[in-house]
Amino acid sequence: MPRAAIAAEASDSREGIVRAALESFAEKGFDGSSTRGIASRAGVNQGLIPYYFGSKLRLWQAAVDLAFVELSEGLELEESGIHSEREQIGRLLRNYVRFVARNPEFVRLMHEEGKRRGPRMRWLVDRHVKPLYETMKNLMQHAAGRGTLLADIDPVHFHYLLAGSAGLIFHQAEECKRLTGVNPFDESVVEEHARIVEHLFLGPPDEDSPA
Amino acid sequence: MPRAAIAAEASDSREGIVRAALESFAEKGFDGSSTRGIASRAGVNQGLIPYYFGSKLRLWQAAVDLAFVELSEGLELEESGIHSEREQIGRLLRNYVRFVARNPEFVRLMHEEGKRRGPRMRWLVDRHVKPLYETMKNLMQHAAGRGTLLADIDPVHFHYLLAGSAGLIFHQAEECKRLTGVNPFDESVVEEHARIVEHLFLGPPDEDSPA
DNA sequence: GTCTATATTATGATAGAC
DNA sequence: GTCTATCATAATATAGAC
Repeated sequence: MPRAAIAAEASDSREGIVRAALESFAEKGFDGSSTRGIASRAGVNQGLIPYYFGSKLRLWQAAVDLAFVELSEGLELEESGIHSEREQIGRLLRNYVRFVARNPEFVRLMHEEGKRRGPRMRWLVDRHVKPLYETMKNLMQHAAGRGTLLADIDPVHFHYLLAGSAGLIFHQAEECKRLTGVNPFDESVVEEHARIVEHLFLGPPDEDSPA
Repeated sequence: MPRAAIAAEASDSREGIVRAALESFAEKGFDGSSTRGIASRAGVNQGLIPYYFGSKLRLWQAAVDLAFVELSEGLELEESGIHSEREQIGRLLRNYVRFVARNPEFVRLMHEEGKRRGPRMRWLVDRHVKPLYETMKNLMQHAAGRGTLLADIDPVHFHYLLAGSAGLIFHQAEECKRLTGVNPFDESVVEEHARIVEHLFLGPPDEDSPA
């Protein structure tokens, strides 16, 4: 077997573990996840996890890194000066809702770890959330003074209002199904949620803007 | 020692355990909490937990029951026909924000268990969340046709929008402190958050209404 | 690189003294 | 009613064969 193929297989195992870990940590939390369960989900042996990652904590870090790679890929915005600023920010909000609908594990990871002090929360905030928050703040400043509601909200409040209102229905998707019979991942529900979130923060869309 | 005193002490131990459990489950989740840790937080022996509750699961149920008692006490609304409907609903929204700010463990429990299928989620939804949801739906219907944004939102979306936007900043309070330096439990922050949530869902307050 | 086997620790529940 | 002691299990991490 050529070396490239060996490397590829090794890489497959490692990446499979990280992906399985991301799913498991999001679903069952850090404490609720076992390295045995993750290994079995990835179709490999439990001993491979300490071999590749050294510890459960470092596996968790690798999983979070993957989640944020997915975020930056998923939020990729089309460059376009042809729309109004209102419409551009509206698109960003709608795209964020769509992203969390497609990637509920992202929201679940964030909520899981943001709620308590500890090394995981500190690592997550310093490495990933702070840059995200700064980007969002800049966007708000840039949009300020336009009279949109957005401009009137302090960034701290806005950050958590947006994260909460956009994400909770997908975070609690299983509960939502049992409580209301509605599957929040249905495309029509996602689009309606995106529309409402946009409307909530920005008011009604421009009348002359393309749908 | 008179029997009443004995009963009172017994009751104290039991209630102390439930309260410690509520804190621990909210903070560290079901899997992250150990009965030893809960017992030690309550100042009693670990063996008392199976004695009183039979199992960790039934202790968790008792803790959730306590959280919902606190909710119904905390949301107690002053009866008043002297305010407009807009102002009454506004007060309800503000009071809900204040409640979750004072009782972040309530939000943490709900988010913790609403995210995955399983016996705890089913029990929580059927016993506690469904009645709450129905009450909220009735309130919305009653308020419909007034031209407020509230009236235009489907109850499913509204439920999770409100829960998310009102609660996440307190759910993630520790993260918020590290991320922004702001303590969301500061009274001025709570009041500002309440104001924004009200404004978001109901628009600006009546001009002739008392503050 | 991947597996099996195991050391160590922590957990939930139980038994029994007081 | 509360405690101490313990059992049985499951978890992470390690050692070593292949």
